[in-house]
Amino acid sequence: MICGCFHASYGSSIDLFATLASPIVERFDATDQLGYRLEAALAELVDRQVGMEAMATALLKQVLITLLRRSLSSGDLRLEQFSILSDPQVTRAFARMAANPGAPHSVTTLSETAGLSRSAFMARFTGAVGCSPMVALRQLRMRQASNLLTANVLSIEQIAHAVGYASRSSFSRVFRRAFGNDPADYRALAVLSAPNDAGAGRGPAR
DNA sequence: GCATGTTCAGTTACCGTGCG
DNA sequence: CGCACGGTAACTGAACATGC
Repeated sequence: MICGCFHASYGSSIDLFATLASPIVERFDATDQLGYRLEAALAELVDRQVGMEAMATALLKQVLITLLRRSLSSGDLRLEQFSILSDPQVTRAFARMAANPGAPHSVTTLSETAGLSRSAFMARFTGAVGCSPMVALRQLRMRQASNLLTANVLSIEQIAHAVGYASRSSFSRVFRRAFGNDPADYRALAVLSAPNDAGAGRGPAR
């Protein structure tokens, strides 16, 4: 039996496992692709040769995708976040938002990306994601802002612009509503809680 | 002086809904 | 599915306050 913990994010945005309430249990035998890939990843981590991190990351991504495929093909969408993947048009629009939350997205531009009318897109998106497109976009922006504040490189004004707000005051107000703290306070707390963790945990999926 | 927070009036456009 | 419409939440920009 192998036990492990994945942290899988899309860009600097959605944490795919954030809402996971119980462990995922998968069965596989010696001929199973999932088992083979997992064992190869573990072997890389144990050997610690040159390129270990890149190889292990690539193999673990394959494990994750295999799990996603199983979840989708079985219709057992245990992770609500994954249900969005069953709707390619919504996924396309969501991917565009997640790839660049700071872009000036609107329901109209996103519905065009999805190839749907605005009303149809609204209904499909809300059904798949559980919230309206603009609410989802705001969540993505706040998550990216959180990451940028924790990185402690840009000013709050710069971060506000980076995540899609033309005004710092609007950004601060939305951020406070989302996290319960002002951006400056949030950054101070983040820096205090992780003084030696700069640069850790980057990458599109881990 | 600089960075950041607060407030507020005006503006924008999103969202929900009803209808064809 | 597309369109129209009203209510309203969100955004903007400016002015001012606060802390270092």
